[in-house]
Amino acid sequence: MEFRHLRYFLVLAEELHFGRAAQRLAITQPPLSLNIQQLEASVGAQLFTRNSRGVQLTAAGQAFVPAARQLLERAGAAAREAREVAQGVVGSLQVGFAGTVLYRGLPQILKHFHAQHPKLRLVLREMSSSDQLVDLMHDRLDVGFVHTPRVASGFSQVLVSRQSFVACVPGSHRLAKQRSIDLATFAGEPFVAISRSVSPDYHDRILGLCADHGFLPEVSFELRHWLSVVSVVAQGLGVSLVPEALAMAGMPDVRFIKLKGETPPYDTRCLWKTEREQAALAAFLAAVRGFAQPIE
Amino acid sequence: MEFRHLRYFLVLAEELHFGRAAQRLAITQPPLSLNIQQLEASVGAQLFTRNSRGVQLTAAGQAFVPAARQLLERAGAAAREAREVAQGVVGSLQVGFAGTVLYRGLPQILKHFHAQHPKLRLVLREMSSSDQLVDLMHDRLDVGFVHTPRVASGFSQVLVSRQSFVACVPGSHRLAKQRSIDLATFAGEPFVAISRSVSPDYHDRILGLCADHGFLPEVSFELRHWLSVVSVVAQGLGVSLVPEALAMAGMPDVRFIKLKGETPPYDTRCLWKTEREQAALAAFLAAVRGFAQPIE
DNA sequence: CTGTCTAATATCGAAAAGGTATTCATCCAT
DNA sequence: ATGGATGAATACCTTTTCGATATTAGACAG
Repeated sequence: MEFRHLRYFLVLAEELHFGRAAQRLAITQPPLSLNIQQLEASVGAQLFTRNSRGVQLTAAGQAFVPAARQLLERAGAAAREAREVAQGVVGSLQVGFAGTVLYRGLPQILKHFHAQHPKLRLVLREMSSSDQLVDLMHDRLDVGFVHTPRVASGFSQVLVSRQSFVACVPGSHRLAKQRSIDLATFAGEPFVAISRSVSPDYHDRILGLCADHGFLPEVSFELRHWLSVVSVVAQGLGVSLVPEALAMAGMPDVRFIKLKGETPPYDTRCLWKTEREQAALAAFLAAVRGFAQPIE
Repeated sequence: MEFRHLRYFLVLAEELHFGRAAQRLAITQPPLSLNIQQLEASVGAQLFTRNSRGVQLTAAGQAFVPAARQLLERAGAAAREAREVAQGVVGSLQVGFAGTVLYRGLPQILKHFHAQHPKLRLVLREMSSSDQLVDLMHDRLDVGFVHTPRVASGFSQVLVSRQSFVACVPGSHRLAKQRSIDLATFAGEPFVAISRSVSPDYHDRILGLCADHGFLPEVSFELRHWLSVVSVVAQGLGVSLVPEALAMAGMPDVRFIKLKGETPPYDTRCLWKTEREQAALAAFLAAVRGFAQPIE
C-alpha cells in the first residue's frame, strides 16, 4: 500500500468513474486502473464493483474511505507537527531546578516564557544540582537551574541570581537591633538549619561559612522548607543563616541582619549543553536572559 | 512521504546507525541515507543529527517516531478491516421492518444471527412496507421485512411468517364459546382496531376483510399496540380481528376464535436485492432462512 | 600521520510508474 | 440482430526512481 494508492482511491470513490478520476489526478486512465488493482491486491479485498451500471463502492470500499482519508490527514499532521517542533513553536523542554530557585526568580521566568510560547510545554523536575549535571550530560534534561559553581566543558551558563546569606534572629534577640553582625557571635547559639536531605547545597554551604568563622553551629532544628526555618526563628527558638531573598517574605517578629566582612555570594545559574540546538531551548534561554543578572 | 520512508525511519530511530539499520531493512546503506534525506525534505525538518558522536534523533525526530508508528499501524488496521468487511466478519447491515414483525419472529432471527456473528452490527429501522421497497431499491436498505405481496423484479424473498386473522372476543361475550365465527356476525359490534398510523398494512387489511363480509366495523377504540388491542377486548369493550400469533400471548378473559370460511393468509416476507453481494447480507439471509416457513 | 569507522556522493542496472494505442465488454439506437 | 458509443482492462513503450556497487569525505584513535 502506498500513499499514492490512497489518494487515487479517494478521488475514484468520489467520482465513481475512472476517466474523470484520472483527469482530476492529472494522470491517464490505464495507470489509475492499475493502481486501484494494486491497492485492492494489497488490501486483500475488492473495493469497487465495475459493471455495466458503472463503478460502485463495495461494502469494503465504503469502510475503507474514512480510513484512507484519515491516513492522509494524519500523515500531513505528523509532518506539520515535526516541523513545528523543529521550529520551536510546539514541543516540550525538560527543566531541572534546585528547589530554592523557586524563591530566586524561577516562577517569574516561567510565567514570562509561558506567556510568549503557550504551546511549549515545560516539564519541571526538582532535583539536586549534582543530579542535574548528570542528567544534563546524558540529555535527560535540556536546562538546569543549579547552585554548583563549577561547570563542565561543553556547557554554557547564565547567572540567574546572586544573593548573600544574611543572619536571621528573633525580634526579641539581644542582637536584633544591630546593623550588622559578626557571624562568630553565633557560636553556641541554638541554630536552625535547612534539612540536608532537602537542600544539600545550602546546608553544606552554611555549615562551611560557620566553620570559616571558627565554630560548629549547634543545630537544634532542621526544617524542610525555608519559610519554616524563618518561622522557627520568629518563635525565638534559635538563629539562622538564610538567603537574603527571605527578607522579602514579610514575616513578623524576625530580623534579617547583614553579616560583617566578606561572605562569598551564593549564585544560581542556568546551565545547558552548548551544542544542544533545540529551537525550544533557544526560546527558553531568551526568556532566562531577560531575567539574568548583568554581572558574570 | 511514502510508507517506505516511515518504515526506514523507525528502524533507523531504533538502531541510530545507518549501516545496521540498512542491514535490518535488507538494503544497503546508501539508499537508506537517501531515503532519510527524502523523508526529511518532505517533512520539512531535520529528524536526525549525524555527527562524529553518531546518529541522534532531533526533537522533531522524537516527535515523529510515534506518529510514524501509528501511521503504519493504522494502515495495516485499515486494510484488515476492509478485508473483514468483505468477508462479512464485521460490518453493518441496514434492516428495515414493518413494526408488527416484532411479533412474527424478527426478535428470534436477530438473536440467532447476533449469536453467530457478534461483530456484525444491525441497524434496525421500523418503516412501512412501501417505504422499505423504495429504500431497498435505492440501496439505503440491505434487507426489509414487509407485508407487501408484490415483489419488484430483481428482488428475492423468503416467506418468514404466514398467519391468519382470528376473531378476538371477551371471555364473557355471547360468542365466546363458539368454535368458529362467521365474521359477518361482528357487524354492529363495537370494534377495537390497531391505529392506522402505526400499522397501515394491518389496519387496511382488517377493514378490507370486514368489507368483504358486507359491513363496515364500528371502530370504538384505536390502539397503537397489538397487546393493547387484546387488553381492551379483554375488558369487554369490544371485539377485534388480530393475527393468530396474539393467541399465544396468554392474556386472561379473552377468547381467540377461528373465522369461518377462507380468509386470505397474511404473510411476512424478507426481501432483498438479488444482485446485492454483501458477505454480511449472505450471513444474515442464512439466519433468516433458518426461521423461514417451508412453503413458498 | 595513518588506519578505521561511518555517512554522503557518484554512477549504473533493474524495477516500476505513467503515457499511448488497442482490445474487450456492455449498452443503446438503428 | 448490428454497428456505434462508452468505459474499463490490457499491451507495449518511455521515463522515472529505487537500490546496489564503488568511491569520497570527515572524524577519531593509536
